[in-house]
Amino acid sequence: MTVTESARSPRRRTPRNTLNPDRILDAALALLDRDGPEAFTMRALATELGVGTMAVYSHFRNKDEINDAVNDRLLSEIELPAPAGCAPCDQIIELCRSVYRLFSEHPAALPLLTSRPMRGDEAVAVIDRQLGLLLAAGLSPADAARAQVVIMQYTVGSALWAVRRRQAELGGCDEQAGVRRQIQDRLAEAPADRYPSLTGLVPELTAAQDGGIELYEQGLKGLLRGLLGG
Amino acid sequence: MTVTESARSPRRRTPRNTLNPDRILDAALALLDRDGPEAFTMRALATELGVGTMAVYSHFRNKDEINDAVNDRLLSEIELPAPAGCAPCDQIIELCRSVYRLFSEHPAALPLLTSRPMRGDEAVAVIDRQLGLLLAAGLSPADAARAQVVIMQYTVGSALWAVRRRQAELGGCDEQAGVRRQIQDRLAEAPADRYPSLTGLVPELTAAQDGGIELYEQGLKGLLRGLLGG
DNA sequence: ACCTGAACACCGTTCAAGT
DNA sequence: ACCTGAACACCGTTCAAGT
Repeated sequence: MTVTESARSPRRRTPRNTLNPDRILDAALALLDRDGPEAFTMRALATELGVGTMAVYSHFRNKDEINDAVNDRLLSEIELPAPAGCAPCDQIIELCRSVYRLFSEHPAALPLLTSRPMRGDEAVAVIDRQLGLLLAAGLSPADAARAQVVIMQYTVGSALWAVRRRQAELGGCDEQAGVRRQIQDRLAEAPADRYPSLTGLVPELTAAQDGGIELYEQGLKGLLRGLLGG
Repeated sequence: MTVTESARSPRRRTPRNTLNPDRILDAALALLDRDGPEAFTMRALATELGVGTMAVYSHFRNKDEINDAVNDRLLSEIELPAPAGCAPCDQIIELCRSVYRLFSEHPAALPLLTSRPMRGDEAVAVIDRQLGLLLAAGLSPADAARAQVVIMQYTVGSALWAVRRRQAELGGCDEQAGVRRQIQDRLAEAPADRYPSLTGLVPELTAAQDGGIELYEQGLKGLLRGLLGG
């Protein structure tokens, strides 16, 4: 029997006992989604697994490697649209909505977004699909590449915004819970002479800041109109 | 010229000795820009100031308060365009370029972006100006508010992307320096049958990912075309 | 081979004490 | 009032040792 060498990774096969990479990733994801990114600690992860703190290091080199693996697993949950369906532009929107939803619903994805750029095969698969759809929509290779990057930048920014808002809403233990209302008050009390345009637009602005995925889609459509229709 | 009372803050005036909030903020900004966000430590900040670790706590309640103050100071460096100049759309682009440049050049701004939403008067001033320009461009109040949020989301996402890329480029101490080349290799070695669209577009894609402020401006113009021209 | 406990070098912050 | 040093409760990770 040929022994498949694990590619320059120190972890070996057959973790015969209680622990294995999949179980660790499950626990990591559960911990992240339940208690938030700042509670994702090697010690907390080990406790979640009912194991000593250092047991995890037998399967992953360090915390960054776990982050990358969680990243890859999350990306793999994105359902790629069927290659041939409706118009390319609609497929792009649907795919981007999936990416936005993933990032926005899983606070776990936030730190990995913030840290290293796309790693893992699943991220590459998403990029490939986006590029294919942009080419199908009639863009030149260079324009398609630029559009793909711009779209991802907008998607990341929007999802980051949404997550940040949701985190600000709760989390206030010593502060009162209504941080959003607090911001609204801050805007409302802004002097009219210093901020002439803002005054009176506070309701519209707070509504827009809570736009969520609907605002994302509206902005995306505008972006696509500008990038494709040009 | 009116005496502004320090609002419910425990710090008093006339810190007669060596330390004061301005000096602390100078040191914090220098530390952040020189050594990066992860090196911004209360202990390192005190060392930079040539002072005991706890001295800073006489002027700021905690690290978050320093972060907010740094945020505010950075935002204040944005030069607001003259109220009446060229066309509103061009003024928007110029203002947004300033914001992008600030975020992209100061890695210090990154953590505050990632953490809490806009705090401080300077951020409000930027928002007010953007809203005014969008209204001047002919948008309804609700549309202007939505457009402002979308534009900021795109700006934050793009700047985050740029900073992240630059951080990935250096930082590799044990790894080799060319992480960008490494990613390029990852993309190039992607099998053509799994990623049909990506194959052959690697040069275009890496060029787009290094697009920087020029790509940002191009995407912004597309976005504005879609939002205004619609 | 997989897992453990102790230990190291950090971090933000509290607290009692100096001046 | 401003600043200090020791201490506390964390963190990621190394290391020698168990099985």
